[in-house]
Amino acid sequence: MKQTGDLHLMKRINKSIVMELIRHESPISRASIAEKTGLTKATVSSLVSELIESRLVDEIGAGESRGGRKPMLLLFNRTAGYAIGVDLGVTYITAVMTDLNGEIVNEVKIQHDNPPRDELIAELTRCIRELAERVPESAYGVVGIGIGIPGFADEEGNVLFAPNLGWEHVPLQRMLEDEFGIPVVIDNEANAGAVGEKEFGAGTRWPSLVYVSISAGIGTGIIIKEELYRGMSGFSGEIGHVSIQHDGKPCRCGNAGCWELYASEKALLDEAKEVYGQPRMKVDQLIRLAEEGDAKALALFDRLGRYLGIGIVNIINAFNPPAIIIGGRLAQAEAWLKQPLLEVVERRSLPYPRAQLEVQFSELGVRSTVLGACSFAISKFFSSTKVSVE
Amino acid sequence: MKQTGDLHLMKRINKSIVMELIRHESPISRASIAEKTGLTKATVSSLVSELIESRLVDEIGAGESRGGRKPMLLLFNRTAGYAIGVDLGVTYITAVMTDLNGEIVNEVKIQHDNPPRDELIAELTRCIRELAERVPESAYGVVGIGIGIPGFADEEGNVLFAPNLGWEHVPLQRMLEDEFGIPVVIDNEANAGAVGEKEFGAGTRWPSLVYVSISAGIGTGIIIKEELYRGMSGFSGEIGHVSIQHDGKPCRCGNAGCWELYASEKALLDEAKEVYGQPRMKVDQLIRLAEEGDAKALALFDRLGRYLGIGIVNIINAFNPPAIIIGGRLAQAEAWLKQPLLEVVERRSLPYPRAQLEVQFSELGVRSTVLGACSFAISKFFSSTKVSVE
DNA sequence: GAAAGTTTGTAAATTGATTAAACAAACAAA
DNA sequence: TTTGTTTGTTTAATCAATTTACAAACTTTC
Repeated sequence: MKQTGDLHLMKRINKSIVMELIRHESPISRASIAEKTGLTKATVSSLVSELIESRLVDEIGAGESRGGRKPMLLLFNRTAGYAIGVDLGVTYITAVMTDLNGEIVNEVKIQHDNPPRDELIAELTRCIRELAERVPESAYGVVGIGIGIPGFADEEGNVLFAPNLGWEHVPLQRMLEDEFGIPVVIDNEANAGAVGEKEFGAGTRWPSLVYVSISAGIGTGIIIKEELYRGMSGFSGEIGHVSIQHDGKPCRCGNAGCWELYASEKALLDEAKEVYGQPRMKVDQLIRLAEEGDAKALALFDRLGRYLGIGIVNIINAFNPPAIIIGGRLAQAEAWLKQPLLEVVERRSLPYPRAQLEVQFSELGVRSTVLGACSFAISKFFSSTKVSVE
Repeated sequence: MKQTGDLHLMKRINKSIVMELIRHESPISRASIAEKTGLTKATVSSLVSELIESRLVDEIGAGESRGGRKPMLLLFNRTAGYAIGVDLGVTYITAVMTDLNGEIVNEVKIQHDNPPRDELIAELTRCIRELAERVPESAYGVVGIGIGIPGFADEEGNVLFAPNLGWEHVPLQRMLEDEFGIPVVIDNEANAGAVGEKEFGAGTRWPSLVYVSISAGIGTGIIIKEELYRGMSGFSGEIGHVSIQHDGKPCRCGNAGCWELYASEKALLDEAKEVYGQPRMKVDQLIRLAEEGDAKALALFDRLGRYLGIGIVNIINAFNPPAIIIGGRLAQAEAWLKQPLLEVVERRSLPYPRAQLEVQFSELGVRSTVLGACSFAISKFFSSTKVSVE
């Protein structure tokens, strides 16, 4: 049944509102909080003193007077605790520790060759432990762990299906919570990337956005009104498998003409093999060639940009998001992709949705997933107090 | 700023929870409400007596004892007020009056030939007035008016753009509220249809669904977690203009190979013109031919069903909804469309999203939009008390 | 530089909706 | 007839917010 209203809930609501305001607009005075929230000064005073007592907020001295008594400024204590975020890739593990504002304080990276499940989990655990052992002295220590995985997870943090790891039904959240004794959140890498860009990167300006991650395949994370959209049972959309050519190349997914057959790293490298007649080219190599002005490479990126544009037009027409953020490994080819991509978007998308739309490339680069994972952990930490009412 | 918590909010939350429970599970006793909500019996008693006073709830006598005192059963008073819903079509207006449960008590239909704006609004006003004048004696009378329009509206009920009516920037909500003095809600016809099927039709079982309306073109309404998804600035998705063939037929929207070029009434009739060599065939005529076993007609519907399937696979892969409801005028050809459609879905969609998905045809037929419009009005009436907390 | 007016933040009294506890009424089962 | 259960109300206690009042600190104005 729904949450009912009582005094306890009321206080949680207000405390959460005050906390959010201090987190995002500090330094700020009690009077200013009262004005912005509509709460009385007395209530704000009382809630703030509890937040100070719980070490999440500090007083940092007086600010400028506006014609009366000087305000006492409050600051969010971003070092009251730390979060660990992990990008669990198919060939690598990246793990970072951030403060409660998402500022990185430590980082661990390893390569792996996709060993058996338990070995990989052991590697993962080692990475996390290494960071956890170096956590700075603080009120709450490590407040939680977030993991971005190349696959699907359900709400209980079970990895349902991660084809490129060869995993199916792995209760990763439970395993890690047993190991470390702190809250763990598991989600898809594109979802994590979307949250990363939304919180700390190119997407902070919009309440809703679609993040498109272009690496080996195409992944997407959709944020609607500040909240990650998850499809039924934890599977969010797989826009990479939307067909842009219904009678096109068959895809292993069962469909034909899937977008990611035309606009992914794999598509690019397959094309490159044809064009250059060399078997194993890499993206870095193509970027270097493009930098040198190599016509073939430039043509390849131009073509890729156009195909990206075609799928992005579909996203625009279907979702009408205020912003689209392009990330993933191929986002580093922004210089050559952006122009053809925008040209296709300009020409083909519906005028009304397009009017206020912005297409941006990732600001966090390879770190969007890890930082999103940290954000999961931080959000969970604050969600104990966070409640929303509309 | 966000809503803050105070005693008034607390009461609104609880009253709304109790009201919702009585609306959807009546007859129900106070004790049972207390048990299901977690509120104390005292609180429930107090709230219920206020609801009874406001005429929204009635006591209807004692129920069966479960080994003690007999419970007094409470009933939602669905005739405490009435809602008016309108389907404003390009060639017709359908308006209905329902009780607060969405049961139709009166209906008005007229045809029109798309006259100038002010004349059509006058027609619309006449339809509404005709219903409003016949409202049964009740506590609240007409509680609101909902309108489904063939175009886009913003949150303030301005019709931003309705190409087939030739309207742009019409403040319809304000005009009607000035005229009738009660709350008015304006939204897209597909959004209304989605809500109609969700509340009263084929979609009651799911918290989220995608409604696909196939008439002249293709419209869609997306409901996520009991809530209608609207894109930025009131434009929701136009999935009809997702391309299924990036190098296909050019569409007037600027894109190429749009789904609705292959899978709409217009597409069907264009094909029919080719096949039969007759210029102006109608859908009803084709359905009659199909009923008679006409091979050409059967082939046309089969082809249409497959193209519908292709777009629906895209919806499944992109949104992963638990249910897809197919409505609009062509939904009446379910008998011939369903088979080829499901066959394509079965063959082409990703196994994971598909696993628990259901594809259903409309239960309300031509009435999904009007009933959805009524639901808008009813929801607005109850939203004065309705608050959700998570 | 004194008076007047502002702004900040705290303190005390009041309000009001919920909970907890007690209870009366109505009923079934032993 | 007794016992125990269920329903719904009454009463007192609780507690977080509001209202009101006020002290402290500061700027502006004359």
